[in-house]
Amino acid sequence: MVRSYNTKQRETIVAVIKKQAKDFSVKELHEKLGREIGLTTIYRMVDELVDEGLLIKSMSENGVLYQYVAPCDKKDHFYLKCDKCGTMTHVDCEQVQGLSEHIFEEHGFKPVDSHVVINGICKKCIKG
Amino acid sequence: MVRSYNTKQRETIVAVIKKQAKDFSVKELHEKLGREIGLTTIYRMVDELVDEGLLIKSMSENGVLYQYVAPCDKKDHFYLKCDKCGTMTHVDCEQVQGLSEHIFEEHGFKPVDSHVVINGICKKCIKG
DNA sequence: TCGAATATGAAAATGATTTTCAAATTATAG
DNA sequence: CTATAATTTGAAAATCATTTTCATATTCGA
Repeated sequence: MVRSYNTKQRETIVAVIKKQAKDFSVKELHEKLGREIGLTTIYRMVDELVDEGLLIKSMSENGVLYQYVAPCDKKDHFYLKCDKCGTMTHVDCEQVQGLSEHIFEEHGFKPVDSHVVINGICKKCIKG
Repeated sequence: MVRSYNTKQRETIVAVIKKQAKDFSVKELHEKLGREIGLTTIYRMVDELVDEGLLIKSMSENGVLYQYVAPCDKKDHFYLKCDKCGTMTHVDCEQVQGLSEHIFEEHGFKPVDSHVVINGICKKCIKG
């Protein structure tokens, strides 16, 4: 379950996703890599990277998408994910920050992984 | 796209989902109905019911699931959905209620449909 | 009651993901 | 440095949920 050594494939993939601002599908990643790396490997790799916390996986009408998230030491992570353009922005604001704790304290419900993704339509996409 | 008349199949399905407390997959619904109604029809029906707001569709590691939600006149709908047992509870609380508006006012982000589902683990499942 | 429009459902098609397994790669012991 | 064992890769096949197709059945309105 845990990788014992690094490979060229893994390094290539990690390098690429770190430069990727928006979310992407396995197919898109495969194509961006020029189909040099086997599809099966890519499927395995994104799973691995989700486990490691480098990628967030989201499943919606748009299919299964992955989004790179830079490591961060905040306790709670709230993301606003645009269903239209796929960008995900990290929210850092008091009102939102306290929510996870509030939900746990008052409602006895533990939001998963302290990762909460709220879907909707972002500023840019609302305008045009 | 919009149904012109009711059918026995639709009535049966609607009656069943209204009694269903937890979320369910298409396959489960099909089986619960004794496989009397064609799978294709069930797929079409749940889509219809999602459009009408009677069902909420969620896509996660647990697959694609549907959850009946009773009509409600509140403006914002926040749900806490347990990834383990599948129950979804409607949250009615000040701190949470204001969130959708806050996100829109302050962050310019419009949560989808005013339906926000927060995934996690519920009270019961935390205990055991 | 008849006919047009609509809904249903079986079967086939699709497409994403997983599984299988042999070949290639890598770390490490000797 | 080389051999060996463990691990990773990837092509091909298998799987499985969902969609499409199309012929049949149902329903509404005239």
